Amino acid sequence: MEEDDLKYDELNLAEAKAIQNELRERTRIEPLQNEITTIAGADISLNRFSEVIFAGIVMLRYSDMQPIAYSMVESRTSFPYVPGFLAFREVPALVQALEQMSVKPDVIMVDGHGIAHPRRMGIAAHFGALTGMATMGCAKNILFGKWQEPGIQKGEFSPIMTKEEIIGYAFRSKLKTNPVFVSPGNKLSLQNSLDIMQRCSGSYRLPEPTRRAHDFVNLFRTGKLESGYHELNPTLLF
DNA sequence: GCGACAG
DNA sequence: ATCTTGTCGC
Repeated sequence: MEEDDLKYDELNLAEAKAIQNELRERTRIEPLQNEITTIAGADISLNRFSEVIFAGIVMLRYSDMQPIAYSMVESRTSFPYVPGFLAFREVPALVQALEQMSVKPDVIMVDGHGIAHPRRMGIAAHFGALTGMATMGCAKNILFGKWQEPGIQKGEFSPIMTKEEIIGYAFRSKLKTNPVFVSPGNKLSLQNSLDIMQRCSGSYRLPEPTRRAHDFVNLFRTGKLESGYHELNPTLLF
């Protein structure tokens, strides 16, 4: 009855790679269709050495970056962290978190890469292919591709390149701090990912959706937030 | 063959 | 990712 959940734990890397190649056919890197009203940050949190994973999606109002809802899920993973295969460890829980949201965000910003990946299938692309949502990735470290240090001013950026194409950008989200790495995942373009990153940059290195998701999911992991879908500040809703 | 390597 | 105090720099 309740056996529709993703199960990646038993896969070996060859099988995982085959799945990435299949899912890549479902991704679309193209200009966003609709206007953005809400954006969400997606992140996970774990206790050291534990297979229990806490996943969270926090939805914010795009106009002022105020959190308006969040979805928290507690699950398990045995798939290890392997660079290039992060999605197989974290995506199942994120899918659960998304499924229980009665209102879906227009765009989801995932903590990790989009197409800036050896097979163009970073966790944001994988999540987008699976759910059909518009997604983009924002990572704190590079995984794949060549890049040059962008200018020191906030908002400056430089491309992440493969031998022949741009797959994302190193973006200076804060003065005198290391850049973050952004790339589209699904249903939005390279330019869209750059514009959205710009709009989501506040006073911290991490963009608001990702930063909020990280904060919320840690509160959840430490027992200060309940699981499930919750809306907040109903009075401030647009 | 060697080094790099999201969270 | 997570465990943690102080500390260096702006």
